[in-house]
Amino acid sequence: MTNDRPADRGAAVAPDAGAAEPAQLSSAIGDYLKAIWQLAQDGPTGTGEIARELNVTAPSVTGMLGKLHGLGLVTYQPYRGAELTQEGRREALRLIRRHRLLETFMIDKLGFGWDAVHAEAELMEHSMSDEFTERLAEHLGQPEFDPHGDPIPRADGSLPSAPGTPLTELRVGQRIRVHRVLSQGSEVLAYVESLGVGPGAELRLVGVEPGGHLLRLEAVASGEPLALSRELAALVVGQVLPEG
Amino acid sequence: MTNDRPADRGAAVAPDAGAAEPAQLSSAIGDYLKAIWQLAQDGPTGTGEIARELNVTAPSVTGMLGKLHGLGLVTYQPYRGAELTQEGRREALRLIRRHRLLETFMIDKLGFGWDAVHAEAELMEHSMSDEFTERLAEHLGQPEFDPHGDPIPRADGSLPSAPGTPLTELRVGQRIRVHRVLSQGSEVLAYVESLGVGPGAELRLVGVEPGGHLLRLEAVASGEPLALSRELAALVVGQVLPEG
DNA sequence: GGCGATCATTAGTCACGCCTAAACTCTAGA
DNA sequence: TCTAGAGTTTAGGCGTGACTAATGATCGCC
Ligand SMILES: [Mn+2]
Ligand SMILES: [Mn+2]
Ligand SMILES: [Mn+2]
Ligand SMILES: [Mn+2]
Repeated sequence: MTNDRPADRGAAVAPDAGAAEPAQLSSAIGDYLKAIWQLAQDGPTGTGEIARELNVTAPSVTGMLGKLHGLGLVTYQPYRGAELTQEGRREALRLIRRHRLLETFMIDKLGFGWDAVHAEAELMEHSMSDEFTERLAEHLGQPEFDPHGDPIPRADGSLPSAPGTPLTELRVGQRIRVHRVLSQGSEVLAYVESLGVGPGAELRLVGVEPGGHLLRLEAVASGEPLALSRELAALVVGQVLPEG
Repeated sequence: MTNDRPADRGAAVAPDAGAAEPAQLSSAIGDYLKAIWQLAQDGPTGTGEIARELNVTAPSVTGMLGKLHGLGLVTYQPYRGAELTQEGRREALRLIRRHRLLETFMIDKLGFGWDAVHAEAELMEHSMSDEFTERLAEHLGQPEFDPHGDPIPRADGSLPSAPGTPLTELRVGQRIRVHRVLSQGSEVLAYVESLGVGPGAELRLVGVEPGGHLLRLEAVASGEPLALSRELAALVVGQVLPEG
């Protein structure tokens, strides 16, 4: 056994100093950074938004933002929201890399369902070392995209670009090959999968309900018709296929 | 993201009631149970012994034993030590299964060194679900022993029996095939490995230093001579090969 | 330009796991 | 039998990350 846990004592954070990172960031910190990363794509993110994303209360977020600011991972002005610093973004992407590699492993090697891997990866991402991560990436063949179609950040922090058009931008008659579904909720994923609209699917836009709230599509292969709300269709992204 | 952490509030432990297990046991609890499992093979384990094993102080152990007792995972009498209950043993073995499967995966599939996997498994074992564990076992071919030669508890809680004779019980001239090295410290493992005494090695006892504090052996294959202290030799276990 | 709704922050707690220092118990040896 | 020392428990605290209740800021709308 001989538990080799960090056992990090003390090292109190200097109230507002610009550095002094703790040896290892906690998993709570990591989850905040990831949440801010995906919420603050343009402009700072508000406290409440982060709270909603992480299922915590707003005061918890306020407290954590103060701490992250002290660690130099985030810029934060009270009542104005927070944004990742370079440092914070680096850490967020490190975790997202772990997360997506894990999901890839679980689906491709362990045979998990598409929609059943997120919660587990959310936990395990915090206990993987860099070495484990890179060896796993090697084992998987250095994938650039996970089975949801999401880009896997590279070890150097860069992000493979995922070319993509959401279903909502198709013109009637156009065909698309689905690459990616922009959701992590297993309910949404399982539903989309059950319609046959997961990554790899080829679809044709047959028509749009007057008002545009519903899209009518069909599977290219089988001709099966299916309908999708505009809201859900906006989450399904792919590559437009040449007309023919 | 949508962090699906337990978020377990409240549920204060009834001071001495015999049940009321929390939804999920913490990783600290798990590590205590594992430590007690391996220390209390016969008779109760003392506070200090557990403290040493886990690198915590004795008062921390006292506190945790009270809690474990309240959860019905351990029997505990102040000043007398603790022992696992049925329930506690079940949980310990569940974790040890995860731990050893992970180590097997890391060594066999990811190419980690024999001696470099323990610390990582010690952390990751706590974030694996049952489903992940069983799928991983399947992926690995339901192994019964890990690459250290340690038996992997089965999903039902039973333990494959590891037949074994320690080097210290060999008679001069006898040969043995090493199955197992009873240590988890990577220093010991790396040293033993460097001598060529890891699982799979075949050795012959050439002689014993007067007093018995040192064993002289040779590798059956190469004839290479090597020496081992009695203390270390006691940790190396194998199957005696028929005389020839 | 004032006002209220919405959003965010402060204030005060809590559970968990750990710590040090001090008091206590047990036991083995004189 | 008494007692010293090893081992254990109690007392008091800390850091982390959550919570609720109360207070404060911002902003859109009339
Ligand atoms: Mn995910
Ligand atoms: Mn996470
Ligand atoms: Mn191990
Ligand atoms: Mn552990």
